[in-house]
Amino acid sequence: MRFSQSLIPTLREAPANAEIPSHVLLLRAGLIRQLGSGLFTWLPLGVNVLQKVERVVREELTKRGAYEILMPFVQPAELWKESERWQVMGPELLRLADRHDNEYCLSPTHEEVVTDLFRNNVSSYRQLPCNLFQINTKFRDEIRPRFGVLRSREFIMKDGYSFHLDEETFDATYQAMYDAYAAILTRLDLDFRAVEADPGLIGDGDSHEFHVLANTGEDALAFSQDGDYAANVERAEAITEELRPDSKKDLTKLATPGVTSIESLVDFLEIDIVSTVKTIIVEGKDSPIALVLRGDHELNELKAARLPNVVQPLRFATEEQVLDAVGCKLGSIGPVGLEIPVYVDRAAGVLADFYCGSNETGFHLSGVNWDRDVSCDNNVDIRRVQEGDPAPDGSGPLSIVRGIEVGHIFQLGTKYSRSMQASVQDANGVNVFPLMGCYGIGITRLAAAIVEQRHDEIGIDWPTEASPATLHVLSLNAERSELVRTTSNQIYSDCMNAGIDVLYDDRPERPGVKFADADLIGIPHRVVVGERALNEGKVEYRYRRGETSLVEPSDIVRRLNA
RNA sequence: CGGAGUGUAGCUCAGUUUGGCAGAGCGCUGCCUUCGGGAGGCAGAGGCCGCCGGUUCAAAUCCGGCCACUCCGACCA
Repeated sequence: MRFSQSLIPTLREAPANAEIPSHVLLLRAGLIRQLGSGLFTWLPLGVNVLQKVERVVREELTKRGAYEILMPFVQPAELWKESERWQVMGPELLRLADRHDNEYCLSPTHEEVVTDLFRNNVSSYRQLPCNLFQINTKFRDEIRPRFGVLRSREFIMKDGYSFHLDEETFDATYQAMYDAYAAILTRLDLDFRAVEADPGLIGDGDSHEFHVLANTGEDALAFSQDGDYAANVERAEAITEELRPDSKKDLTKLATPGVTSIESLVDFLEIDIVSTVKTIIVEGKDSPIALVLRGDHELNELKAARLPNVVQPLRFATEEQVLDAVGCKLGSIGPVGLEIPVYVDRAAGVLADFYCGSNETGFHLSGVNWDRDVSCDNNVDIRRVQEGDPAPDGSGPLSIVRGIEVGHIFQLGTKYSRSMQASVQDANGVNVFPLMGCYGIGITRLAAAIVEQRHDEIGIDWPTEASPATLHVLSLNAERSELVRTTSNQIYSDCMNAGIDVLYDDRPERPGVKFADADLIGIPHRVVVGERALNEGKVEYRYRRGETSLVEPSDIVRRLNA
């Protein structure tokens, strides 16, 4: 690729509307341009990266028995109505009509279409298991696109779907896909974690997410430093090892004028926050429902939403609903005397002599004890785990890091095969609904996640397998030197003939400009062709930011292939 | 959708408070000098000041409406 003839519009300054490193650097290094909110054009260098990432993904999947297909991006509404997702999904599903007024959607994912394909073409258990994938554009009308290509509306994803007659073959494929994802991220030289995940609304079985670790990640991951436990904090179980001590104090009502938060209660009474509980009222199917947490803990909304009779998705009660159900304002709620269902988090349930709201505005209670003063029958896990909490499998304290979710694998069970009547005949001639698995990995998101994890103050640091090129050749002042010109042209054509990807900076720019752009773009191998070294018959070779060495021009290809 | 902010040259941004010739730096074109880490000089090109309407002798600037983009929140295979 000749720099001068390609379209590589590098920028000296960061565009004003880019905030995070991957967005800034992909723009500055000339890999992408933004068209609109959540919509991006990929320029030549960017397309190279996508193709490299796709190649790694394809190789790891096909060697594990998955076959590539390509399904339509625009899909008829009928299929989505069959699975009922037309009704269930909100405005993130972009719907449109054609000239005949028929309804369609832009596909965010392809379960319906692949299941339809399967039922129309597979009818015997002899054809199972079947594992298909595609790499295709997706569209999700995100409420708020952000973080550049990390959360865009239109994006490229590899999505795969497998069909199975029994658990055994399903488990084997699930494990193979798990291994494929780990292999992909390993080849891309990324620091990543596979974690237990919440399957969301898609399925109900096992689910794992693959996260690239980065400070800008949207997800928090909990993992034990010593053991194998790793989970999304949304999913991580919070266990409590302490036992409840005996009560020592009497229940006492305290006047606490103006105290409406745990922080102000702690300050006002000069007490330990760990001796307090907070009570949160959420909407329930029959009546509001109270959730009790230790003062320093945070509610895990996914856990709370799974409690019986809690509405899904979780909604906090309004001030009016609280006044109606409890009889006080938001800052004075407590579990004692409530006539609505009360769920107590495990950690709150082991407290004795604690402080809480009195359900009377302006007053709190001290010396409160479970069983004696208020029932603690519904002891549940509803809090977010914190740094230092014990891992639920006993493997030591948890650390919490941030990650970018690049892959997600699910067990779909028979949800789609059943709702779309995609049955096959088993060996006994009985029609059965196959088990399905679903495996996604974001191509464009992965490209951004790489930059997010691998950059420094001067630019990107591409892993070899995702780099827009293997080698960056800079010819310095070629217009003044016949020798520089012919040598760099020779290196370029030698590499092309040897199948090595080269970005050849043949522009008539000053050396400083070329060096700065090379640092920014971040291709791992660099060869500088200039008069200085050519006087000794050599060119300068450097691996990323390592030491420079002088090598024979004719030796470049051999070195890169070594 | 709620809250905050920004829209002026390809990019970064002044100018808007107090209405009066459309600006700077970088980038781009040409010439000269320089020539291994974003050079210097000279001469240029480049604008629907987001859009529509209003006020005014006069609007980038004031008023009304709309749109786009960014950030915070709710949402998220």
